[in-house]
Amino acid sequence: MQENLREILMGGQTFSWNEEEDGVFSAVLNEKVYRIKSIEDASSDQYLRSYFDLDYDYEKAMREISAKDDILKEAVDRIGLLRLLKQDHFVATISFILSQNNNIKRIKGLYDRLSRNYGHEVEPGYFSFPTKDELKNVSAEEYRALGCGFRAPFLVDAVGKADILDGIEEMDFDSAMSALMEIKGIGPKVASCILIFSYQKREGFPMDVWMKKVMNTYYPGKDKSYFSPYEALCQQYLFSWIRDIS
DNA sequence: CACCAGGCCGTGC
DNA sequence: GCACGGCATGGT
Repeated sequence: MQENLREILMGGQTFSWNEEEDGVFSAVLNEKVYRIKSIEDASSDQYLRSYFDLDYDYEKAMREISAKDDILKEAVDRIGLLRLLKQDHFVATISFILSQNNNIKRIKGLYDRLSRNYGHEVEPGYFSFPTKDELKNVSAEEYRALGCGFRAPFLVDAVGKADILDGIEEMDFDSAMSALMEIKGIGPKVASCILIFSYQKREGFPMDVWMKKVMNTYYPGKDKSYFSPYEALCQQYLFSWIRDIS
């Protein structure tokens, strides 16, 4: 089964990747530039094996999701094979704080500007996303100057509280949600995204404006428990599907 | 001009 | 506990 690599990398779970010529996707991760055209290209690299969650059986999950109801079947048939990425905790946290009341294109723009201004150049023209140390003295005014808007003070707070991220892995889902929401600018939706796309906590079910539309229209009266044990993956399918058909 | 985007915060009740 | 307005910015 063929992965939908474009949807995985450009569909809103990560803002690290760019699509270049000839179907090549590139990103600066793990202190180097990765260039891939397929998941196959990632299978020989230790970092990318983890990043793409290659040891999880997504084909099996996909079959079971597809069998659950007609809407999910339609979504799976249309979108193809998705994966849930395992991103760096700090990168994911800042990324999804930037995501609130924002759109994917602009989030990517802010991500790139933060990288160019505060990250470091690992190849000519390719900058890493800044670490918490590289951001520790950056002020809200400086974030505003890059276009972060009202999220600027949230970024300052997140950098100051970044140690929280070290303890999340061992926590159960509800504790992890509460811990993340101690950071200003992180509410239930942003916390869910961080837990799914960085900590592999698959019971997350982020409710953004698109998913509210899906739930109201196609799953009235239901909540995330209906999708157990594939809450996060179902959500990702439905999110991609509703945006695709809209 | 309006309304929207992978929402959250502060306030009021 | 829930409802509501405000919020930076850029695109349509």
